[in-house]
Parts: sequence; structure tokens; C-alpha cells
Amino acid sequence: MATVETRGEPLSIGEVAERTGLSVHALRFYEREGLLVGPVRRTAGGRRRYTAVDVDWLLICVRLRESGMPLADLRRFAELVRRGPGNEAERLRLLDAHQRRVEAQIQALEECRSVIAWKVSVYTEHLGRGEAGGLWDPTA
Amino acid sequence: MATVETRGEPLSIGEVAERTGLSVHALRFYEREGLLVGPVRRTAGGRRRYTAVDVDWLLICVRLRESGMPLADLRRFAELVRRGPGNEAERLRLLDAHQRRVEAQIQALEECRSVIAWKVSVYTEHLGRGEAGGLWDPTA
DNA sequence: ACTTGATCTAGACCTCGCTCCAGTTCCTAC
DNA sequence: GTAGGAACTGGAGCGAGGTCTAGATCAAGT
Repeated sequence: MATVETRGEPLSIGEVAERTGLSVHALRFYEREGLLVGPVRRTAGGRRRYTAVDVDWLLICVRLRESGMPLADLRRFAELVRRGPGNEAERLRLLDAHQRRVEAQIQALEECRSVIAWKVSVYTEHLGRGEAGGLWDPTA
Repeated sequence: MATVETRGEPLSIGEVAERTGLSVHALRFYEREGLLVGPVRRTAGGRRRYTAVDVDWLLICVRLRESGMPLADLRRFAELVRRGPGNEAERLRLLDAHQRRVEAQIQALEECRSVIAWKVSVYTEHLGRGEAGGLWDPTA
């Protein structure tokens, strides 16, 4: 996948924040919450050093979150991955279920869009007619 | 619009809850928050009696909320409508801005969907090959 | 009359997903 | 060696959007 150019050098939390769009706070929070697959490496001084793999995982997390997967599910998924091979079927079920939810979401949004578009057109037309009052108001 | 068959008879809060999908609690909450266009009528005994117009407005609210409009914006919109004619341009701006957000949202979701679909296909293929381990794991 | 169930109000409480703070330590540059 | 910025931990706080409780009232059925 290699979605992000990291040239093998580990990244600081700030750099990862930039690359993923998550805040530094959120990154630490995700870690505390067990949303990462492995423990993040540390420098001698205790600072986090993220690898490209960490970042790729985070980018997936971001997509899953963006599409409304709750942190709890994300955590379950991370656990499965952490446990290693053997549970791929379960991971697939999880993803698949989420995919369906996303599709439902898109459809719902499209319905909303058309309702809104209709309303927008009602107003546009009304204004186009030069404020000719009388627009059926309470719900318009 | 007449999205809902009400035959002119006012409805109780429970009936409106059924028709709009909002909970009875949420309906009272919305009212307190000034999200309705007019004050809801009451029976002698103090119970709310919703008209078809109220319900239509609520159905629009539901769509706007479903598509992520914050309650604050919904309140602003309700206020504009409450104030009566003359501010249609502002109402339009509000709706139009929201419409754009919805479109952006749909696009974002579609990107998420395709990322997820890709991941689903990785797993499906992997499982299809009969558990032939070696799936690049940490992010898979 | 009595039971049952829906509604009423005011306000406390809840979940989610961060965000921010305090106080400290690390590191880089001058 | 010192200043200044980034990162560290643990825990408190927050905003959104409801949800729920308590205790009372209303209304319909038997």
C-alpha cells in the first residue's frame, strides 16, 4: 500500500499527526485505547517513533473512523490483527458489516441531498420570481 | 409536500414520534431548543397536538440532522422561518452551504468505501486461497 | 371507581470522541 | 549552559445530542 512516503525513517508523533490528519492528542489517545496494532517504539528518551507500518494502519483507522466506525469496533479489529493469523474470517466479517453500513449511509445521504436540493430549488425559484411573497411558508 | 397522511387531525407526540422516527424525548427536546417553527398547540389538558405542518417541518429537520446539520444551524434556520418572509436569501444560503457539505460528505464516504472494499477484497482473496498464510499482516 | 398507559415538567445524567492542562523531560541550536 | 520547542504522563474537561428519572396528570376502557 505504502500510502505515505516515509523512506524507512521512523517518524515523530508530530510528523505522524501531519500525515494522518489526527492530532497529537488523538494519536496518544488512540494508543491508550488500544487502537494500534503493535506497541509504538520509543527512543531512549521515551519519545514515540512511528514506522511506515504504523502510519499505514493509522491511515486505515482514519478511513474507518471517517466512515463512522465506532472506536470500540476499531479496537476489536486491532485486537484481531494483534492476535495474528487465524482470525481472518472474523476480520472480514467486521469489515464487511462496516462496508454495508457505509453503503447504507451513502444512500441515506443521497436521499437527504435530494430533499435538500428540492428545498433549495424552491427558494431559488421563489427568489428568482423577485420576492413574489406567498411561498407556502411554515415548512418552506 | 404532504409527506405524511394526517387527514387534518392533529397528532399526539407519540404518533409524531412514530412518523418521524424521533423519540418522544427528542421531540420535547427539539421544542425546548427552539427547533420548531411555531409553538405546538396543546389540548385543554396540556398535551401537545401536532399539525401536518409541524410534522412536515420535523421531517425536514430529520433529513437535515441525518445529513449532519448541527442543531445550532437548524435552530438558526427555524428562527429565520419563524421571522417570516423577507429573509429567504439567507435561508437559501444556509441550505445551499449545507448541500455542499453533504456532497463533500458523500464523496468522502465513497473514498472510504473504496478503501474498505479494497481491504475486504484482500481478505476475501486470502481466505479463498484456503488460509495460505503470509498475508502481509500488520496493516491487513 | 379503578387500572393502564400515554404525557407532562424540570433537570440530572450519559456516551462518544476527543481536547486540554499541569508539571516534567528531552533535544536541538545558539 | 541555556533557551525554546516538542513530547511525555495522567487525568480532568468539554460539546453535541440526546436519554432518562421522578413524580404528577390526563384520558380511555371495563
